[in-house]
Amino acid sequence: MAGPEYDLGPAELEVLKVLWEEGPGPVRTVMNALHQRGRKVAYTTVQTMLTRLEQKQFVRSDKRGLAYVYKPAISREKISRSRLRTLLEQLYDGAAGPLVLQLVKTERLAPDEIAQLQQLIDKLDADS
Amino acid sequence: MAGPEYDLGPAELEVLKVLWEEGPGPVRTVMNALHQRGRKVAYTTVQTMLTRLEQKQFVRSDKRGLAYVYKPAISREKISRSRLRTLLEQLYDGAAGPLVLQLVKTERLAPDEIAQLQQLIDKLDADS
DNA sequence: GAGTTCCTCCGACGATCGTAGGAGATCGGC
DNA sequence: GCCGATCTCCTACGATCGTCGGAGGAACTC
Repeated sequence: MAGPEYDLGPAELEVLKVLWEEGPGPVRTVMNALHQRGRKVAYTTVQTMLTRLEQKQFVRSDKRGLAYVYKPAISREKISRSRLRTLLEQLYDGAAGPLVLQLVKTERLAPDEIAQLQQLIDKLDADS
Repeated sequence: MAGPEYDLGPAELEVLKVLWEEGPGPVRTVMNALHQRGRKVAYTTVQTMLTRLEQKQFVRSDKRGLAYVYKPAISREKISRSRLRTLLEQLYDGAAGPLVLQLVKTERLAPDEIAQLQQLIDKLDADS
């Protein structure tokens, strides 16, 4: 296989995102954050998610007083890269080119992003 | 929600890919193609996949003599776009820019892809 | 016309995922 | 010292997914 297998469902990912974005916290805090994002889940549901994420080594916990505090044990980048690679393999035969083209065609990029992109391309041109 | 929900598992996608790439065919043909790709699955497994894909309206079938012939009922592009969008939403806050930059930075693009990309950018520049 | 082969149809099972309730410990307030 | 809030732990359940076996029918083969 090509690299590890970061496998998690949408709901688990949502929980992980909370930890990335709001920082470490106990179950209740995570639950509140999820509620604020419109995901109305029960306390124990969040707890189950976190437990499972810990089993999969995506988060770590340590007891702080009464409750456990959970913190991410994997970076958003790692997950992103893995997911992107999967998408690339599964649907674009691993070729990034068509994907990039499609993205640039269908998604609106900000002017500064375009500029950055232009720079990158110039550099690629220069190298070849 | 933003668009329909093309939800299918990895194995289902694999089956769909066979249909896209090898064209329509009956269960056995699809199975053989899968075997050739290293996925050793039983006949009835493939059949189940195809049945489920049909329930989800991703393939259509019609009886031709003894057996049913299955053909894709959704384009690879539609699935690609949907998956890409999901990835974008879930991990890049819906912003294509960073993703494009990451791709161009980390993946090697072919010269003609770079050229195409350059053209696209020129056009974007012109429009703004 | 009996055997072999191929097909469909139906049921099933284990794993994973999203969801949650209840039991039981513990703490903080009064 | 009891009460309610809060926490953990365990269990569970329905849906989906990947996997497949067996029953039963049609067809070819001799």
